[in-house]
Amino acid sequence: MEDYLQQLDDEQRTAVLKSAGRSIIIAGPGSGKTRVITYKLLHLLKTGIKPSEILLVTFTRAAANEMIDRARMLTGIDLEGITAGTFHHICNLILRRYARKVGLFPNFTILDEEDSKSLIKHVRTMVLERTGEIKHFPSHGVLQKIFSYATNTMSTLHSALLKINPKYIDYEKIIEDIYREYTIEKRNQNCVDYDDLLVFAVQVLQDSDIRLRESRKYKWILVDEFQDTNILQLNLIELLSSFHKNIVVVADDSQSIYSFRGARYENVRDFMKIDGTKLFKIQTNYRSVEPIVKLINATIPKRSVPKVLRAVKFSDQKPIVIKTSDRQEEAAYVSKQILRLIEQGFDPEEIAVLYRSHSHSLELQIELSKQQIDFKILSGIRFTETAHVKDIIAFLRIIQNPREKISWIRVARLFPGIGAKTASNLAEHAYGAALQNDVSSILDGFSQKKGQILEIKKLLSEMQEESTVSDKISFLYESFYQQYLQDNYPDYKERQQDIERLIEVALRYNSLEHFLSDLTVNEDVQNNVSKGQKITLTTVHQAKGLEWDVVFVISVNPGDFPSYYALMENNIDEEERIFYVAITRPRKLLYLVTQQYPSSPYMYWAKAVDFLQKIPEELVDIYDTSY
DNA sequence: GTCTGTAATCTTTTT
DNA sequence: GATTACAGAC
Repeated sequence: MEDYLQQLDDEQRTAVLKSAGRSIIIAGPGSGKTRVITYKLLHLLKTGIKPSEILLVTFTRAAANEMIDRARMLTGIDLEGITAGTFHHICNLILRRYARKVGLFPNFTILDEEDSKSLIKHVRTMVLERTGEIKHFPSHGVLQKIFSYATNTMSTLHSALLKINPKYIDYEKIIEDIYREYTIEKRNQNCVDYDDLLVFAVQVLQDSDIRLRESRKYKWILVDEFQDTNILQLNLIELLSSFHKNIVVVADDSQSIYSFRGARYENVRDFMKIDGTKLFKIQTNYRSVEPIVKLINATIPKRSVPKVLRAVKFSDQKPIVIKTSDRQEEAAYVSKQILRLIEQGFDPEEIAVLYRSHSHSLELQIELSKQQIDFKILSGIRFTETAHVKDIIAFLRIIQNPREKISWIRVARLFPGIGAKTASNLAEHAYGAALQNDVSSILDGFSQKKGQILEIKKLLSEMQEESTVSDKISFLYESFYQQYLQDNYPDYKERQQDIERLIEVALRYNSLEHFLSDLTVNEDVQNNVSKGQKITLTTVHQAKGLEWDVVFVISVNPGDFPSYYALMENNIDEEERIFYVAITRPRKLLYLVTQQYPSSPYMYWAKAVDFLQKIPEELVDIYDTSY
């Protein structure tokens, strides 16, 4: 037995050594999933596989980096050359190589959710102008959900419409029109949205020559968090593994929490069913103490593969249920308790507060600030989603792909005197001129608002002259945007710091295309370097795969968690899995906090589904602090 | 056409 | 309780 595998238990070691061909590892929470993948990587390298022959698909970029770093530490082998990242990242890489196969130019840009929403809004307005005013027609936000769901589930617009909101079924024809036009617009503007990345990558791989070339590269494919893949992603890994047929996926079906974006935990079952698939199970829970594991076992979601977790860590402390009155009191209790824990010697970095929705954390944020407890928020608005960073990106996107109207509009509107109308005219002009002209002369011949146009033109052409991405941004910042921030935002100082950080990040890149796609598809770039000892606030979704000594789950009351929508649509199964993910995060202490009189008016009729009422009383300690 | 203040309109989870 | 749509002033 290789001694570097000594650190694994029997189940883990078997999974590392014997998984080959088509394999699935069913892993309970806290059973060392990451460890198994890391050791699998290590084992492959030890047996002579080159990093460039491995494809590692993870749920976030950070997860991939972590595994690679650990494998490097354990082996001393540099993993330079490995292909690793999220599905979107990998699809982007493939699509850059074969863009023309699907009618794109290789310099295509990627729309984030907000961009794609505004493009849908634009198309929606145009189509509705033709058909005349329609009352209660779905908003652009709803349309986007419908389109996205249809794409990610590879189903018809009709069934997506039924799923998202059946009351719009009468408008099916017009919605189809908008969808068609939206697709055409994207194509014309040489840009793709998040869903297109997956769709087009799969489309490209239908070509047998390309499929052979691409799938030959990857002797081994490893996929983490397989329970959260959708049908497109399943297709993609099937195509990429079609030559060597070594594909190892790791899954916990009880933790599938992304069905809203098409994830189907049935992928796990379907994958297992195919002949010759090897199945491994690792069920020991190394993370949580026994009283927590007992609660976990009692809370296994319905409709998952039956499992019983074994605990190895012991403790006298049961999970604690706290009944508070409302959000205010909940916040007060939680921050007081956190202070107490820190006094007792708990490391703030090892304390986290989890919630179903961002909005549930507002009162707590205020309370924590009052008590001077430092905290960091994992979810919420991302760095690249802030207005000021998006402004800078818009300039860069114009240089990268001048056909894209959304960025032209965004840039134009930064200048006083230019509103929606002029900006839209300008974008149309730019779109028409972009094919024949260089960026600097695209605006020639546009006659409105001469002064501002001249300034835009000058900025763009000088940015183009600068050779590195970082210099391009620096130039824009110093000659225009720094002043703009000062004139328009009271909190301009923080925003300026963000841009300065962006300039630093850009130093690592020598290609504009690379920089832009990493910003939209590779969220690791954005993770702010947090200094000092801070507790963590995050949604349960973002907490997936993470662990802390102490975890508070707040607002565990009907209407908040389970969410109001889930109760409306009677979609409790997924909420159960989200709750399951939440209670499986702590190592030592779990607090479940609920409100007796929540502000949400829904709790009164929704009382029927209360997670806390389903918990056997002897498994927890209950305290009532409400008035 | 643009800008600003007020009324109406929803409220989830994310690459 | 924040975002968006709209109306009216410039």
